[in-house]
Amino acid sequence: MYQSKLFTKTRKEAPKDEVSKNAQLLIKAGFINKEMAGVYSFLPLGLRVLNKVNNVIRDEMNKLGGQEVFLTSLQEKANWEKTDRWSDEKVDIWFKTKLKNDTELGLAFTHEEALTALMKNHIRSYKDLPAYPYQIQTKFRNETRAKSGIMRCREFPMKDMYSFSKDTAEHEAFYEKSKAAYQNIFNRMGLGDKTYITFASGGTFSKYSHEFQTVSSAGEDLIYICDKCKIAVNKEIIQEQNKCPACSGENLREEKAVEVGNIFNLGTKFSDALDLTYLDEKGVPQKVIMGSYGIGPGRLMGTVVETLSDDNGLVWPVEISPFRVHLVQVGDKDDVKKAAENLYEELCKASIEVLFDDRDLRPGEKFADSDLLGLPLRIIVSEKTLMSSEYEVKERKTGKVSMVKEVDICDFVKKYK
RNA sequence: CGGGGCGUGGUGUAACGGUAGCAUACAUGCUUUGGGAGCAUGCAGUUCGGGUUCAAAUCCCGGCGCCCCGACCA
Repeated sequence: MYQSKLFTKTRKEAPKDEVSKNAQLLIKAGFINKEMAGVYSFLPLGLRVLNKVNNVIRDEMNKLGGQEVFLTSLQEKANWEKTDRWSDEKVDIWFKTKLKNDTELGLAFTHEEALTALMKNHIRSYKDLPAYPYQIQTKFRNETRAKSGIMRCREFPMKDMYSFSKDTAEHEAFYEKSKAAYQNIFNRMGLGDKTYITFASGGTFSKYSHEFQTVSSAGEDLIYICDKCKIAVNKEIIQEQNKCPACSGENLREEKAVEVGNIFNLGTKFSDALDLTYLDEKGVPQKVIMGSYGIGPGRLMGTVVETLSDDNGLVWPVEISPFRVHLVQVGDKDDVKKAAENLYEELCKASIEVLFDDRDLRPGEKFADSDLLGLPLRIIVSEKTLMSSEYEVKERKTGKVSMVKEVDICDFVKKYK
């Protein structure tokens, strides 16, 4: 894409009403726009990141056997009354609205009720199980206090998967598999070594739930890490569990962390309330065992910014970068322009995603913008590089510069990880 | 929801109760071109509603909005 055609603009100064690093950088770089407290729009570059995050998640969910759906945000009262989650006394984060005839509706803050009701139309027999529907969809939560930029919003994207299993054994096997899929996701985002599976309070059907917590000063949670086992315990249960659940070691290290994922055993809570059953091999009705598996793609994007960016701006891992390459033309002589344009076409033909800074600006401004946008590789085409028949390639995260022969450039870029 | 802070051009900031200024961005022209260039000209502002006062960005009351701390948070 030609940067001269990109309608978003970078700014030199961070907005005064944002303190969090993620919002400051994403707004300065023109990735997002703040609409109101806790509500952000995604602009072209930001949306490219969000879509890539979503695609990584999709990939891992599909490998797990997940099937993508897209449920509605508008919710009918009846299903929520069956689980006693409609009244504002029970759930204080509802956004509610009404039809013209005064029928009450809610804007979904989660989808257990809707999906469980929906699955009643499709699950009859043990042959229909297990099933793993998931979606990436906007959730609405009327938080008393939105905060930390895109980390805690009132309207935000969420991936929620729900598992429907025949029995506890089948459920638990899937639950364990999901942990590995989650870890893959965080690895691919560049957060693997900072993300810990964390024991948290479990609710009705199990002692624990599991969170995925990424160590970050921007985090709202306190976790206690066992370095030996690479797992952690959330502060909310540290009283009952003050040693490592795996090795029983007591040397736990306290850190602030961001909850980037959460998996839950739901047992039969929803299948009971909404009467979701199947007939087993003997024709006997059985309750479906459920689990839920959440990830906030927006929060995850914010966590990547908090964790990987530096003083000069954003730093994107290849998998979720809006483009793989930032091609920067330095100087506006005709031969430079032509060479940059040719390289742009060559990279595009090789199916490499390129942002081409073809703007007629001074080099300093282009480099500053390039650092701010944070694409993994910057290729400079200038009179200097023309003379040497090599391109200057700078790696954003390390600042390391390599000179790459013109004939090798596509290869070099494609191999970069 | 409790506590605290704050609302001035698009953005960031200044102004004792007395002429709303600076920077940046944007537009035009000339110069400049490997780390946010220079000159000139131009465009553009006091969150809203009341009140006090000869006079309000400034003081008072209220609304709306934003930020932070805490509480809350499948």
